[in-house]
Amino acid sequence: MKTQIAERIAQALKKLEIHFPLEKIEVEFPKVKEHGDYSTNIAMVLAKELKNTPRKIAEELVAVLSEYKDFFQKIEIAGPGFINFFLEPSAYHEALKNVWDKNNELVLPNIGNNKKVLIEFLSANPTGPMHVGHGRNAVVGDVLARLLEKVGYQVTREFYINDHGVQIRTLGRSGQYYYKRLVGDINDEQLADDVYRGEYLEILVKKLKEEIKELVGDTLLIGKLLGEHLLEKIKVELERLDIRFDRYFSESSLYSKGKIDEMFEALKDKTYERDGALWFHSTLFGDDKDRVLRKNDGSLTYFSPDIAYHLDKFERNYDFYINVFGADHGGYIQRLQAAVEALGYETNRLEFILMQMVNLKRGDEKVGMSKRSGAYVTLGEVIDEVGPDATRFFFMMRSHQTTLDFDLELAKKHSSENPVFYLQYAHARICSIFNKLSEKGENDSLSEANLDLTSLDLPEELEMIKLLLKYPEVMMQAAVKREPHRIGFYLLEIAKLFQNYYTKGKLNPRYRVLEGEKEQIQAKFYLLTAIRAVLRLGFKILGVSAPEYMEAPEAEE
RNA sequence: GCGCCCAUAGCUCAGCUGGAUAGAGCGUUGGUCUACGAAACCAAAGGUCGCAUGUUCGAAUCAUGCUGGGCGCGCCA
Repeated sequence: MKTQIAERIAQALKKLEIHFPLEKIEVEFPKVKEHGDYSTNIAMVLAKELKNTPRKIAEELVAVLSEYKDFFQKIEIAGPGFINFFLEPSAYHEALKNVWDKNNELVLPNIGNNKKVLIEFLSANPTGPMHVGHGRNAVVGDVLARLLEKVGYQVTREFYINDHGVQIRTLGRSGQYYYKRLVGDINDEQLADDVYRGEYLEILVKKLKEEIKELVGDTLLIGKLLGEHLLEKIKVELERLDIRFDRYFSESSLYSKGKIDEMFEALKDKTYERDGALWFHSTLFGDDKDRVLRKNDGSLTYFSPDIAYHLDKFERNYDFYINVFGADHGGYIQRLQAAVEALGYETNRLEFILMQMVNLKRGDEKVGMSKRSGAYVTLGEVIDEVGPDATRFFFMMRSHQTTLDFDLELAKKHSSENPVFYLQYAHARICSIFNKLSEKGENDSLSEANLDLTSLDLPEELEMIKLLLKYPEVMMQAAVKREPHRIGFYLLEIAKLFQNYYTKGKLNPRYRVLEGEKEQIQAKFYLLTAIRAVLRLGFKILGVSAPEYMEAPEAEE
């Protein structure tokens, strides 16, 4: 719709012999209804160049634009020189008919052009269960991936497994400790300091008792064994949230495939030795200080394999890369970028999304530590309590750059306070209407062949159409800015308009979908179908289910 | 001390590349069911957009400084 208006403005400018590129014409949605359906600031932009007052320019433009009589209902000049457009309902009706593609799916803008994106997210250490912070990372990463796919990118989801190095040894020692305790070789006083603690380990060790028995003494192998099992548990939890990775990239494979050596070779000129350690001269590439790659005891820092991993990523030649990191890894961005640059790749192909923290709450009460597991409440426990839909939605409803309060109480509520419920309820209501419609046997006669939408003339109906037509722009903005939370807000707006419209039907039959002339019912059905489709599209991207029916609660007295 | 993020209504937050009277939800107060699901809806009250300076036709939005909060600053991972 915006582009249609912009094109008409461009044509008008041409007639006035003013040269101005179409792409630069800004058409926007005014905040206030009185300012029209759309507006443009073009007259103000041109004022300086043409050495004329904005209002004069606007007047000339409007004179030409007024010729599009069947498109614009009214054009006004307002304020310092805004041109406000009021569109004919028929313009909206036409636009509404054109939201579908050949497969009867909503048309989506293709901004990706099949470009290849690698999105790395979550990458949780396989040393224990995931907590809520991981949950946010997983969901935002997944939604971003889904969204980018929808707007035409070729997306690969990747999980980097830290299965090599100190934490795996620590895990192994922890396993050995719990094993010995299990078979009675050790008592509580001999508890080692640097082991992972937790009920989950105790249970896992008990389960793997026989395998561990074979490995006693070799903590590395025990660690690997436990790590594999813990990774499987992570995958099971992710499956509950409908999250799957295309590839689990093993850190140890970097060693076995020689990537580490390759990395050292590639950085040869950018490193130096000092105090028996090997340093990466990262300050040459914008980092605060140089970083150690190989410690003076000969072992590698965590950073080294990470560089090798990114070398591997870039060798696989994607158009760009997105890393979704937790806020606690913020300090890592600069040095990783320095490394990428030192390896000779363009740093602007590597983007970072920094997730802020999650505070778990129950009403007004903060949920901190859980006594049982000695760890933060796990992601699994959250899913158990509020279900996968609410879990996903709540992680998504804030911009990733602000801290998130996750209220478990709210997430469970079946009322409009709970946004997930509110959205799903709106969807279920539409489905319910459609069921009634097919009971009446009218469904079959609704064809698009001679569809007449002119009866959709209520202000509420036009409002819904206007908002509906914004969905491509919402998706585009969310994708471009990497801010998928916008989708949820948009869906809530639509649901609200629909609920309002629906309720008006209680008193006024004109608002009832199932009443009126056949053409009217048909037109209303068509509109609701489009609304439902937008809701479903949004649900799909957010990974929330679209229930057609929701169980009524017990009647309360 | 340095770096990243945040600060908007009583609470939780939106606010698109700077635009015309700053928006939702919850909470508060009042109202709406013989009718497509009241699990819903409507209305009202409620704001020096943390503070200051600057950029310009125009700033919640951009820049700089300050204040307050979160995270990070290892030859840890």
